Amino acid sequence: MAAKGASGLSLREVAREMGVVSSALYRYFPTRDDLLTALIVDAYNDVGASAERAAHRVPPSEPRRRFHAAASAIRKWAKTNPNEYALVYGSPVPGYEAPQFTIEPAARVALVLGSIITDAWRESRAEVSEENEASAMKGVLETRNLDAVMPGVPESVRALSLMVWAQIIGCISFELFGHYKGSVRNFNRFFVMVVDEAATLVLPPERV
Amino acid sequence: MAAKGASGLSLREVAREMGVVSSALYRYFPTRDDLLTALIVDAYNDVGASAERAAHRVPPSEPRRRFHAAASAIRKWAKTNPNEYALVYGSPVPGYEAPQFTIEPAARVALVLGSIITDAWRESRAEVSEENEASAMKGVLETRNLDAVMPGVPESVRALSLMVWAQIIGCISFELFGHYKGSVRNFNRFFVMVVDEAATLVLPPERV
DNA sequence: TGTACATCAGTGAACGCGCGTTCACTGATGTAC
DNA sequence: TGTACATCAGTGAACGCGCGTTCACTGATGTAC
Repeated sequence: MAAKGASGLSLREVAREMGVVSSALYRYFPTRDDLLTALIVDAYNDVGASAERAAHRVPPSEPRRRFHAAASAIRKWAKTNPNEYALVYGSPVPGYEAPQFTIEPAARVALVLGSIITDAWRESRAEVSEENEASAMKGVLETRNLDAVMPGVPESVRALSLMVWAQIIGCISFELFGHYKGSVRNFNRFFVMVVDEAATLVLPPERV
Repeated sequence: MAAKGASGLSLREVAREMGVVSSALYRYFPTRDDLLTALIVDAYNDVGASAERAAHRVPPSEPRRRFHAAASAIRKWAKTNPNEYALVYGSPVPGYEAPQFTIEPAARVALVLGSIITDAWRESRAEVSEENEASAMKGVLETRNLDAVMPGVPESVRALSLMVWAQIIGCISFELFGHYKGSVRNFNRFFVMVVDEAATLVLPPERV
């Protein structure tokens, strides 16, 4: 399969990197867009799997460490595969509309962080005074979908989780795309700080 | 000048949108990359100016409202000019290296938020116990550059500001690029929430 | 006021290139008897 | 064990297209006398 090491988004370039003539790819993908879709799905599954492995290496009893592990894995993957990262988290490819079934693999990474948060809230004895806040958040999120993915998590925490997700990817993009040039010197430490702030926002308050 | 309404990043497409033949552009730009640079600088100045106007419409005595105004202006600009937004905040154009002098216009938008934060801290009587925390943050940021841009602001707040900057752009990108499809329903209210969290993180604690 | 000439914005044809896609093909591998 | 044929992965030439770039050109506008 045309999985590993495909960087450019041109069919001919992909073929070139595979050491194969361009028309050979038509045996596997009827069209360029299908190739693109395959690459995107592949990339999503790749980050997703990385994050999952990292998370599973830390016991659920330490949600903050888990959160850090997963986030770092995502960043590491991004830096190792900048092209696939740009493919899925950069600007959409002009003229290409991702088919419906890419949504599931796309959600996989986010779900890793979501699960860590959900598990942590389930374990915590933090009182969830959901009802009175639900009204303030009513209609902001796609509650039905999120019920399946982050069950039992307060609506406000779900919102913060979505925010934090954009924050983490935003930081990685800024680092990779050069927007932090001139302001951040040590990206490793900066990222740790960012993730720690994120964790504080979305994890239940520590029980001392 | 080739300013308004240029969406695609191909020289011929820009020419087409200007109702002009492609070779005509060579009177103004020696090369495609120079055109691109001009478009990028233009886009940066455009968002920057929008944010500045919005910020100046709110008195400095209300930093949180100012912050919201500026952030909303950025989002509004992004939604009105999705192509220029993608050009500057999406994946970098392959094979194109932005020249040094694009950094200044690029900083302009960020500087609007930075100024709001800086002004707020200057006005606030919040104790800045900078020295003891400076050690923890030492070497993380490009302190020399940030001294010029956010003078007198604690190093930790500067770090949070940079994080929050990526968070805001991250959220806008997620909205525009479709990554929030299926999780966020009301983007306006979601964005307000995000910006409010951001403001809370970077503005000095309210004096009651 | 009128002619002569320079300036300058834009035209249009042409170039070589990489792209996505097609199509007839080659040659190795697997199966049938 | 050996021949005959089907399957299948990949080749290579060709297509039409949009791209960035060049070059000689046209025709309107501005300046000089």
